[in-house]
Amino acid sequence: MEFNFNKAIYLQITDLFCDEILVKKWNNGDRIPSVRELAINIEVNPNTVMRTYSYLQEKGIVYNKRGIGYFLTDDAFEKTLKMRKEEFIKQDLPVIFKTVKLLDINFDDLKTLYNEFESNK
Amino acid sequence: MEFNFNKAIYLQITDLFCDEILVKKWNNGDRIPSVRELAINIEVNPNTVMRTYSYLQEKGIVYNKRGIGYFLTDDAFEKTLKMRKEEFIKQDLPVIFKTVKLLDINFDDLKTLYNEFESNK
Amino acid sequence: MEFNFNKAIYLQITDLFCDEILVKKWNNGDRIPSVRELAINIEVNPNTVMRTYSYLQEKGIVYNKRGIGYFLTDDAFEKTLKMRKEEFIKQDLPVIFKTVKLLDINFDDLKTLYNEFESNK
Amino acid sequence: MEFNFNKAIYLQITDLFCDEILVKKWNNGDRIPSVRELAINIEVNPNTVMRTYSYLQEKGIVYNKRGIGYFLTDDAFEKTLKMRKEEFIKQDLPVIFKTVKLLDINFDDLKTLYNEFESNK
DNA sequence: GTGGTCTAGACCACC
DNA sequence: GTGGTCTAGACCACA
Repeated sequence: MEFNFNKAIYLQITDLFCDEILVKKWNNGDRIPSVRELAINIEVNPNTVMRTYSYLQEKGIVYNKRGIGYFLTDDAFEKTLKMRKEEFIKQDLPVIFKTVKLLDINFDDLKTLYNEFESNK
Repeated sequence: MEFNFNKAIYLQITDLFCDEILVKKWNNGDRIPSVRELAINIEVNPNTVMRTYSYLQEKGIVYNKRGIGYFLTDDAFEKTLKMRKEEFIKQDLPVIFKTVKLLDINFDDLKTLYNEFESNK
Repeated sequence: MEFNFNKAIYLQITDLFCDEILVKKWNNGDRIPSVRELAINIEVNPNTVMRTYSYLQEKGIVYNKRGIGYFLTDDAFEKTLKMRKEEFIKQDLPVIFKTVKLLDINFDDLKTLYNEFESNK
Repeated sequence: MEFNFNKAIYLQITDLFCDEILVKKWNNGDRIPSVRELAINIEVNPNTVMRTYSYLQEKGIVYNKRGIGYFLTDDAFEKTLKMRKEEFIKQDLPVIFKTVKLLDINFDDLKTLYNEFESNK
């Protein structure tokens, strides 16, 4: 049996960073922290941050200017939203729906619970 | 920053075992594997399985007969369902709803996705 | 025939600790000895003390702050008193009453003996 | 700290045997089991039973006829009752009363509980 | 430093 | 065989 379900750290950092984009902590075109700066802040190896930024660069969410730093692209927010939405729908939702069925929860109940959640916020 | 989100092993075993109850692998009143047996099967220390069984005993899902073994109670299924439902609603749903809002997903879209999920199964 | 009536050590520690609460050695809200500290003092394994504290936590008599220590809850005294009273009435009293009958002791005699006990103290 | 509260085995046997006298399993003058017989029955060393019988002999509750066996004396019941009563009053009652006070139980409550106990029997 | 968990291995009582 | 308890010692996260 396997008991280590940790995601790779660079992917965990990616998730956190994307969250920050979605809540507008960073906006399209913004300069974002340098690899070294972020690495110190969150106490990980700079190489790990590098992998995060490279990954986001592949996705067209960040780009870099040699010798200057990393920046969000002009459609970083939209791309992040799309990427995360796809991940959520393809990876998370099936698990959630499976659980909902296993627990014999009616979909209408979910609607009720969602409304409660909304009103508490 | 913290990157280790592993649940305690005995709680992971608890979760897996509850799943098995919910999918009727074990039924109310069944004798379940002995502490040692399960420990060998899933390659953990007997003490760890013991903690799982003790935890489930507190919850009224299993009981034991000294020198004989552990058994599911007569309402193990119902109690498991109730326990898991509460956990899901209190712990998982808020995170899910938060994500749904963050990703700007309309609740009605979820309904559509749920129906797709249902028909594929 | 069985001649070993020893209670589990962690339950004996529980009893002694509850006594200390009842005689106000520890008061509601007090920080109590750390797991290791108590383990060294009474010369048992830290795991054994851990079981005692976990047991008391289930009963709502203690709680803990991670990395800080264990504390009595705000109604620790009341809960301890209630718990011990129930145990005494359900477990000890029947044995006592049975003995009293076996020894043909009149209940009114007990009252006299109780008064003697009171005045000697 | 000391965690072994076991009474000496021969005294435990003494207690059990006295109980049997008080419930009239053995009556004054009866021949009681031989040392060897009782030792086999309750699975202890014959020497241990021997200590029990010697102890009871000192108390005038049993006597032996050389080559024949052990017998209850003619006032074994009365002596047993007296002995146990004294033990109960001097050893057990103070502990009981102390607990009763510690648990803040009113003596009148005891009377009520005793009546309940009586009616259930 | 604190608590929390886990392993390895032991001994016990019960069946 | 079963569960129940205990020890010794380890590693982790948190503060």
